[in-house]
Amino acid sequence: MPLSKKNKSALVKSKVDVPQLIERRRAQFIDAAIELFGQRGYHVTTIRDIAQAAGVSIGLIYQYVEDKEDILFLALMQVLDQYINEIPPIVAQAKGPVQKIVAAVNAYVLIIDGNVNATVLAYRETKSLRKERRVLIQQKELESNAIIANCIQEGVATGLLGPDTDIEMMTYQIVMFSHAWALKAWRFRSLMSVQEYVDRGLRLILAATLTTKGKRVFNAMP
Amino acid sequence: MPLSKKNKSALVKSKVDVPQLIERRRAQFIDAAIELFGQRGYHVTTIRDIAQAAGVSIGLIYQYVEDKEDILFLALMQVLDQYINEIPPIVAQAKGPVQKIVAAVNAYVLIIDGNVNATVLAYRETKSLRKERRVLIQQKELESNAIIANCIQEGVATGLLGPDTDIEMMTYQIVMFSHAWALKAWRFRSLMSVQEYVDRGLRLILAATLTTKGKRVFNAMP
Amino acid sequence: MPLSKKNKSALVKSKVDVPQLIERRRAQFIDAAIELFGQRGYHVTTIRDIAQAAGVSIGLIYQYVEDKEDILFLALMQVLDQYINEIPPIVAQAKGPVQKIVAAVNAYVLIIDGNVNATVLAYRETKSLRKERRVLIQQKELESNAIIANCIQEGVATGLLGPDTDIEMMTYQIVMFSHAWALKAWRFRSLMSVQEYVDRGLRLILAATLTTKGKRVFNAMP
Amino acid sequence: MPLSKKNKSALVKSKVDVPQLIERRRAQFIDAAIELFGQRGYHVTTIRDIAQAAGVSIGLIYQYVEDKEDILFLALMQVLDQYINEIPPIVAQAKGPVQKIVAAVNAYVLIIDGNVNATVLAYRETKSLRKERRVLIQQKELESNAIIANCIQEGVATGLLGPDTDIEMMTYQIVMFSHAWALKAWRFRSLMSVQEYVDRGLRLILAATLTTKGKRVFNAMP
DNA sequence: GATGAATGAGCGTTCATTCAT
DNA sequence: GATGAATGAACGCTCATTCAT
Repeated sequence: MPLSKKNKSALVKSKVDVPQLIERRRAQFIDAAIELFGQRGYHVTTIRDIAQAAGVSIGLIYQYVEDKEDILFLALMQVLDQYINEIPPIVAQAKGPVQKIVAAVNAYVLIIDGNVNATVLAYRETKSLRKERRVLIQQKELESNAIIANCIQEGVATGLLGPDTDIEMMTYQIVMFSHAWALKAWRFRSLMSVQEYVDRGLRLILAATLTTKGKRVFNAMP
Repeated sequence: MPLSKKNKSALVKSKVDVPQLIERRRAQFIDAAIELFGQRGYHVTTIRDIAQAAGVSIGLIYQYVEDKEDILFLALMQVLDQYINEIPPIVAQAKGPVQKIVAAVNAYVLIIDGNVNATVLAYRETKSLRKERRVLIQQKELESNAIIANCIQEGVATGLLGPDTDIEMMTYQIVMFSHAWALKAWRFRSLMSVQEYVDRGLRLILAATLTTKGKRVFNAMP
Repeated sequence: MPLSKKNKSALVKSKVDVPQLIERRRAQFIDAAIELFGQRGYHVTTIRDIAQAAGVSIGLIYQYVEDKEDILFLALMQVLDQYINEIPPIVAQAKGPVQKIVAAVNAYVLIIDGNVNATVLAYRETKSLRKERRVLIQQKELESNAIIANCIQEGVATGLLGPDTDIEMMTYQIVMFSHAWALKAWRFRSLMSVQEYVDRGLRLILAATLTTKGKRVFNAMP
Repeated sequence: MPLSKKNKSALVKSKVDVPQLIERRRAQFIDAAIELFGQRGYHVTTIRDIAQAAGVSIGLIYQYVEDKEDILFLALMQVLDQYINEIPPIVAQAKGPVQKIVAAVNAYVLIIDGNVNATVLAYRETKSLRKERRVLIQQKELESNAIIANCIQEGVATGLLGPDTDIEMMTYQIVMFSHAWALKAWRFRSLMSVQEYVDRGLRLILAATLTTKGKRVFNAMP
């Protein structure tokens, strides 16, 4: 069962009660925080930096958040939420399982491409959260992994992917491949375009599992 | 051309000139630093922590290093050096290209398994280095990637891997797979053993590229 | 053109913007700093000492100043400002040129007598400022020298001082004489009173330059 | 009674007993210390700096000196000794009292001109000595003042200087004038040569006290 | 609700001094 | 006698957090 927005917010205490206000104000400085944390890192970014970048006062931040770690938590949650919110609708539009996988990976890598720093941030700073919250982040990651896993499962079910496909490993293969566009941006960005990255990656990953029928579908794609 | 040890050390200034002493003392506190940085993170670890864990005085550290960033740099270099030093001899013992790939991945993941924190550290804190040094770390990573790439190339050359194998992507597939054992330890550790991880991963990755001949060799392995 | 107060303050950055607050807070700890620097010296005085003496926190000081050198600069500026602010009005009250010189020296030495440590401080620590600021201090000194030089010039113009009076040297003679009351306090304080010091000094210095007419005026003074 | 060399040295304890060695070694690093203290200041100069500049080890310094303040004390003593040692022989060569004063001031300012930093050092850092030693430095200063005072006294005795000459004040006038060449070097150096400084200064100072007979002698000088 | 001035624990770093070799 | 590696107290400074306005 996915965490509802209410639950997420509830984990971070606010001195202000009006939900709309909480929503609006937090959005203001969490966006700034993601940007700054992504660029410079969590520990190097000061509350002053965030307040300034967000155009609010330091005091205001502390009315909507208890401490700096809260900001990191909200920032990471927001980054992961983006995946969960943006990939499914795109997958839903694709017709068959193979097309869904391709669409999902395309969407995943494209979102990451637009948020390289934020993606790297998740790798850098999840450990800076206290355990309880780190686990929540990991659950969110599992949620977004499930999107991919479901596509694969459907592929197996429809005989487009081999019946002995290792879904767990396959999923992580795809997830790591997507994240790698951010984690190894220093390498890939100079070697190829995002589109080429996705194409070459998909061809490699799917080659391991596509059935003859699946291959026919894959090769027929534009 | 790989960086010689001389070059590496030369990048970090020392107030003491005796090379053996530099070697010994740095080893003392860099080991402690890797441990602590790995567990708690770079910024959260204090020089006092490192000095205490290494059983030396704060002042001593500053005789062998100019600032805290030097410690991080030496720590990361040492972590990456381990891969470059330990994998090749193991690869060399394997007979054929497929066996070499299998041996390399086995070794890689096993080393990572023994240094999960240190591996994660490389992902977390490389960005905390100044650019010049970040580039050196990245070069070191390319060096260790080359070990894998060479095995794959040999496989292609001997017809065990398909002639159209995307070596660059394949290499990163393997590298990310290996790193994932550390990066996603929170997930995999509870699902399977290292050995199972390597086996399932290799099967998946190699399935995409092994020729019929290659598959025969792979399946014949113990 | 003398440095306006605005310019002076602008040279030292503050994290707080309200001018009155800057004025008030800086006054608080600069006064303490002058006292402590004067007694113990700049390098021996710690920020903690200053904070404690001023009854503020360490952090507060750093909201109004960028570093310790800023404090020294503001302290020295304030010391020199006192001369420039307090001598002219006293000079203005005196009727003739000779009376003005006498009044100026009296005022100068009296101010110094009330701030022996601060005066010595200017000699001890101006070199601790970076060049750009050292020059500003020296300009301020030239400003206060000009007060004396103007009196002498007027004396020459009105024929009370000899027409071949070496104004530059004469001015420094008077300046050094005044400063000496602080610099050689260890000697003079045990030999004579401030008043006697001024009287004997003036008699000596003016003897070299007073015309017959000038001497008459000087001797007629109370 | 002047302090004998023995007494001076005796004030600073040495772990080495051989007097010649003490003499030689101390000379080595005290010279370096005067240079460095003069350029950068006492507190900013480290023992390491001194050892390096003197070409000796840190340990060696601590065999001939108990602490850093000892070095400052020896340095200041050596600076003041130079005046006391070098002025008298030059004064002795001059024929009459006026000539002696002129010779003394010439010598004094010239020595100072060659040691501007060291002279300023005496003003900056005497306060950094503990009281007992500060007093010794002041006594040394009185000794060198006496050289000047004696010349003046002789001038008064021979009727070349007025019978009511304020010898004490006159002496300090000359001393401060000489020191000013160092203390106000930033001003005077750009305005005139040492020789012009001495000439204009002497004319001014002596004008206050020279009798008609004295003036004749003074004007007859080359 | 919003502000930002004020706090002070705690960090990285220095350097006078010691002492085993 | 000479060396310089080792020590650690103490410094300047930062920044998360509070709270009076």
